[in-house]
Amino acid sequence: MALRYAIMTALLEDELSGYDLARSFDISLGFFWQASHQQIYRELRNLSDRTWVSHRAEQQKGRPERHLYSLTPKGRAALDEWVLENDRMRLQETKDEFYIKLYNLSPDSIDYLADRLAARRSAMMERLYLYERIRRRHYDNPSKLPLRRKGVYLALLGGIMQGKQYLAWCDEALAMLASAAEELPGSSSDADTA
Amino acid sequence: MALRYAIMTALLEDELSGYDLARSFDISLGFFWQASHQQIYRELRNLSDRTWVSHRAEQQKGRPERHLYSLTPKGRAALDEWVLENDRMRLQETKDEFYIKLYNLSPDSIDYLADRLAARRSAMMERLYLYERIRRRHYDNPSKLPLRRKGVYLALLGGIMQGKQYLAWCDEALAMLASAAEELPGSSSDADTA
DNA sequence: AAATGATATGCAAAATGTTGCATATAGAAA
DNA sequence: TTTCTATATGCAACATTTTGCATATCATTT
Repeated sequence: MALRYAIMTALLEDELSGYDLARSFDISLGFFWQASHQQIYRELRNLSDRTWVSHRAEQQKGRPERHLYSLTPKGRAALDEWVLENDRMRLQETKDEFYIKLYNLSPDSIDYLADRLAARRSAMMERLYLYERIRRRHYDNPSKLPLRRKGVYLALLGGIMQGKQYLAWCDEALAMLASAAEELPGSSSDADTA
Repeated sequence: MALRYAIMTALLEDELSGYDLARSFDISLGFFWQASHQQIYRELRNLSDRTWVSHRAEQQKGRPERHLYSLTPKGRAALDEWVLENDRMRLQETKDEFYIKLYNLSPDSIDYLADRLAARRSAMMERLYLYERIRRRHYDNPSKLPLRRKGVYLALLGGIMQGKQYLAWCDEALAMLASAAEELPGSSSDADTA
């Protein structure tokens, strides 16, 4: 269900195409909800059928038409209702295979896992840069924002805080993995004892 | 795919029933991977078909039989292989509807959202107590743990750090929502001006 | 005595999400 | 000139997850 409302939320202020929506899921919305373009196009058709969104075609030279979607009053009402609906409260459902792999830490896997963890660390770092940039540019003085933008800011803040915490965890984990690898019998990286 | 390996990981040290597995997903494993009992039973059948787990029935008076599952050498090998497999690196996929609802912050929704946020805060607090208890009891001196337990510890630490960060975010968000609600025209909670 | 909650397992349908493919053009880079 | 990237949309098959139901017993609570 939530994808449907995420799309409508993205349409609150702008008229967007499926492609635009996919982009916007890549950036701002995508921190809390991910969706592929296939899912988005399918859901847009669904929303059109319900008349919760309307669309108009925009001709373009050469390229396929752009279908621009916007929220109808009916869709807007459905969104407003959903916001106030019973909250299922799934507490921070972090579904990440990596933790399962960590449960399987062994001499065979330690180097691989440390490597993958380092990759995650730098990917998160990059994402954080993006979010901090957005924060500085658009949310510099949060207390002065209009109400709805305050909500968006809080979501962004959630992403930023979570990202920073993740970096801190990566650092602790990498340090622990490094020292554990050193203590391993037959560790081939004892170059300093030569 | 990951559920399959999560189950096998849970079976690494103990022989467990479907019910036990569902319990263990509720607690330790469930911080990073959630699964309902229906999913677990289905996956256990699947794993049996592949002969990656074996099972034996345990009679009980009155109650239905308990089917106890354990990892076969073949399953163990498949798990080991999976751990070293190409990592898809889905960076912390936080799928939480609540953030979408926050994007829809309005005078109509602010009280409801503040209430739901407070509920999340206390649920997370409770979960944190549980994890801190486990940490103190079983992972008091992480550097002395055997290698595999270090991995489990790191996952637990990830959960704890994430939980603490979430609490901090909740506090910031609640404060902001409270001050925004006060500034609302027609705020009926101006009891102090009577 | 009846209701609830924990133990213990499972089917079926619906909703959601992923993966692979397919089409088409413009502009930039190699 | 070919290849790559971005724009722009979509189908079909498959995998996964969720929701609702169903069964059965024991122990505790109302």
